[in-house]
Amino acid sequence: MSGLLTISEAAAGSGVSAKMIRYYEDVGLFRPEGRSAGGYRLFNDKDVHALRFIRRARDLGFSLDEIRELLALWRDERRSSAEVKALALRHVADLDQRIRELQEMVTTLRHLARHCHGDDRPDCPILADLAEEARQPKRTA
Amino acid sequence: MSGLLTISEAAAGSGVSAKMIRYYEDVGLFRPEGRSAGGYRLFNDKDVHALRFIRRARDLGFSLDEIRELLALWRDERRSSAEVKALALRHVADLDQRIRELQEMVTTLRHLARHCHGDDRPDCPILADLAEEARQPKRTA
DNA sequence: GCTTGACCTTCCCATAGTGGGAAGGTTTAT
DNA sequence: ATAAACCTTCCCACTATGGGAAGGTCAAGC
Repeated sequence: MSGLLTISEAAAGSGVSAKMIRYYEDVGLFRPEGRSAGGYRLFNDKDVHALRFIRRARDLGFSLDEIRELLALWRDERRSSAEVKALALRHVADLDQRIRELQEMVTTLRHLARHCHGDDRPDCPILADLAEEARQPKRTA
Repeated sequence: MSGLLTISEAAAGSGVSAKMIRYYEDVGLFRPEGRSAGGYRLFNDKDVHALRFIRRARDLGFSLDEIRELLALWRDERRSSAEVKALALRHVADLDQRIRELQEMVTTLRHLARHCHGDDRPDCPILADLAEEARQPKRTA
């Protein structure tokens, strides 16, 4: 026992499930220290650190592809902070876009719901909107 | 030709791809009018109308399960608008939750990026945050 | 009526990220 | 040595969508 951890210990120490640790290895995000004679994965502190990094990046909404880039930058002593910043801001732009789309849905739905009686009667502007016959596909002419 | 449409015509008329029309039928969202002698799906106006309904509901972010419920309510003459409204507001709450999560990510990332030089130097608070050693898992004690 | 090209069918694969579970091997403590 | 706890790989599922292959159908022209 030279300070090496099993997968469940690495999971507990990183907040990443054992299932996901194996998956991240599969897709090449990182490679654990080694294996025991019997084939068990063995993790050192650096591995757990990388897993926490991945976990945190996932929490911030980065995709695994983006995390691959972030890890490469992290490991590259000669990176420029400009690269990292650009990556982060690109991601922020994506998030903003997604937020705007969701907000538009919310706005529409709240508007429709506000005009719905919400009682025993069947008439409902929400269904009426969904079923609307005369929805022209954005007339450009 | 008694006003029945082929799948590509139904697709063009509803904004739903032929691929998705088949899938929606598979998962039981709707059932097209019938089939030709040779097995081609044939759609009537009601079918296309239902497809537009589904399309619109997807645009508003409803899952296919939710759409299944919406379609059932739509078809039920004795529905209560209260049910529809509740379904819609539940969905709005989900969207709001998702929006809040995304906004939190954006806030954190913007804050980190603001403090990143974004030049040739490698030092970067974004990576520093991701790599942070001392991230305690929300101390409850 | 036959050919041909456009269209349709079903079936499988892939995506992204996560989890469930089975069958079987390893480790460790008793 | 045995048993319990743990690990391995492999397959399946989810959501919603698209790509593509192999093969059958339809309609138009001749």
